[in-house]
Amino acid sequence: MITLKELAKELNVSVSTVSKALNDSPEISQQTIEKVKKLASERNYSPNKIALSLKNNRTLTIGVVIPDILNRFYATVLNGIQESADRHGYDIITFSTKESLVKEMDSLQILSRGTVDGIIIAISEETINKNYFNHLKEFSLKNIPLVMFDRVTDKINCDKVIIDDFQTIYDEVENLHKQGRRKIGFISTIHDLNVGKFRANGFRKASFDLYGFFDKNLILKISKSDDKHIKIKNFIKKTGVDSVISADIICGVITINIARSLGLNIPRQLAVVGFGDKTISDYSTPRLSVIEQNGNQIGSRSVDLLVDRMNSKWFGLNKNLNVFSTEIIPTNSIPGESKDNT
Amino acid sequence: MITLKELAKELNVSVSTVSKALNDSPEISQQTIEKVKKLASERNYSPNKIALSLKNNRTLTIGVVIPDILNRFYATVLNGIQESADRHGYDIITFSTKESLVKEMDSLQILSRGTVDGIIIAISEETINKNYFNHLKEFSLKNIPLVMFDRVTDKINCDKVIIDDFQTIYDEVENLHKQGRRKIGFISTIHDLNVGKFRANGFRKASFDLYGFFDKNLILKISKSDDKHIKIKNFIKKTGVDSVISADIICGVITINIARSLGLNIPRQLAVVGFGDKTISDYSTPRLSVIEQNGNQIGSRSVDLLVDRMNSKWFGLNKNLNVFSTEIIPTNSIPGESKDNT
DNA sequence: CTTATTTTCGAAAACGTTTTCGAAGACTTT
DNA sequence: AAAGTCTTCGAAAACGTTTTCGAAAATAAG
Repeated sequence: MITLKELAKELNVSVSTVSKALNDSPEISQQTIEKVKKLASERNYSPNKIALSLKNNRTLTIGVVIPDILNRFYATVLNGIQESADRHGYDIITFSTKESLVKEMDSLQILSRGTVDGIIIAISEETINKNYFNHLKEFSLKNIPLVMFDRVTDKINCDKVIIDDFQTIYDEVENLHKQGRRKIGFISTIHDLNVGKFRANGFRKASFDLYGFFDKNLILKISKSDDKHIKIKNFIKKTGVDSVISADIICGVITINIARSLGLNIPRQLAVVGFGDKTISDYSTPRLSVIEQNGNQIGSRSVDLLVDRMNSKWFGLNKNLNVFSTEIIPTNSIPGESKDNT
Repeated sequence: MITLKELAKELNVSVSTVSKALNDSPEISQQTIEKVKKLASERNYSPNKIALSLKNNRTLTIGVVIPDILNRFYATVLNGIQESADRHGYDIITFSTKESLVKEMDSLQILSRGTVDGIIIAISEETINKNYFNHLKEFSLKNIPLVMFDRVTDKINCDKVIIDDFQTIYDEVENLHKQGRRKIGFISTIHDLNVGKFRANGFRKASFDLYGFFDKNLILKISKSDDKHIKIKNFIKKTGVDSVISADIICGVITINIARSLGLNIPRQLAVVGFGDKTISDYSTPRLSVIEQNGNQIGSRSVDLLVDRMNSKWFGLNKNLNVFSTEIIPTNSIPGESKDNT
């Protein structure tokens, strides 16, 4: 790494002169400016980011903490974060907590050591289950801007970006009903999490509003240890559903495959809708119809909110720093071939 | 952020005393050490990482540049990198180039500004196609350790981590042959890339060695713009293959689905093997048999090599800095139900 | 009680920047 | 020619650490 000092020495001028010349300061004569710039570009000089960070108390870096980078939804959000951060001139440093509270605390501890200007986080499953948020509260105290997405909690006051899980499922039930479906099933794999509960509630409420009652047998809960194939097969056979909404996309695809091996015509005898990422729909024949979460947009908006917050912190803009917003990103219905398209 | 200076002021001692006390220096009396540590833990002090980086000329951060974070293989590698970096006490800062040369150059430019101690990279498709590597050569010059994985090139001298694409496919063809398959097809989606070519070559060579000739109709090339479903359907019907090796996993799953809709029994009438990530195999019924690339291990070994290299740079260990190693990570055969398990 | 040794701490430099302020030299203006 | 104004640059401080070295104070040895 070539430094200002080395350039200065070679040119027989002071470090400050070099710095000013490179920044086109009017204090420096045009002649020396050119001389300095010439050597700088020859030597491929670019300012040391660490030194700048220290000086400015700004790192131009965002910390990102997600539960699992192998989960396609979070990978998509991360992708959106990357793109938006890039546009705003920020780098990102990422942590994947593997759904562990301890890893989450460790990651935040590292991030609180001055390496980032702000943090975007979706909290881990364990964190939610243990209802422990002290490690997050410290950030509010330390005045480091924080944005939560997807997995959020009321216990922390900060900007949030979520989707309306309840309403989305509610709407989809209504939609299937309009298409003539009368026995709608719901497959849940993340019933421990808030988002899972919201989705299930949307399903319950919609069933109740449409039919006046709710048959709890129409909800299939699948745990991590379960054999999805077997449980889904039994579910279809036992309940005789004419349509299924899957709270995650994998089970949606599996449902299609199993239904077909049971000799059911899709979508005529069984309509299937999955919740998640559209690219996965390619994996099934016919292609799965999906409700897309728009992970990219969630990530991108999170960055926007964070940058806003950081800017008002640094440049003391208009904003009231104690008022936080919760942004709801709409879901998209991506037509496939596993349900009627209306 | 609480600093040494603030602690010092509050305790009426010098900054150096505080620093030494926190580091258990023998220069400081036990009494003051305790006093300092007490206040430090009360105030939740932890040293500013940026300041340390500047002082030590070490950031304890690794830069990672991958072609596409939405590609599950690279996400898996990234996951392995995360885990290993964590073990070694390094943070990571990630860039996703979207297969673009310009983005790759930008990313490396940022990373060359002193933010990282070393870099792990899989070069983009465009970079390979344009055969342009100057931006990478600069790193060798600047003496920043570099490790390439998966997408590598002879043009750059550095440590590399790859899988043996040629041999893996060769072995699989041989294996299918042993199981009695006589018309083995190959589906390629990334024929522009080296890895894709190696795989196709493995297929060709094996066919030739086994049958004495090679029927090029048995290779199906699919481009991004193609409709995979249609091309695969035609391929199966026209060639009458009794087994298929797919160079990527998506087409493997699709092949299963299509074959079944054509009334073929899997694996009796058609065996299918996919190259890629095992978790995807869940998406098909029967489950796809896969050759796994072990992305996690690739990532983890890349970090190991990089850390080695950095250590010998910093601490001047034994190593000859001009000798680079290329490590080959073995592939795993993950049994599914789409071919005979032997 | 003096001298030598140990214990305990602080001042200063360094990492690479930017910025403030002062100073020297070159011009203008009377 | 004296005084004032610009132009052009350098010294020093600051960001938060760690570390070297020197100094003072406390203890030990004579």
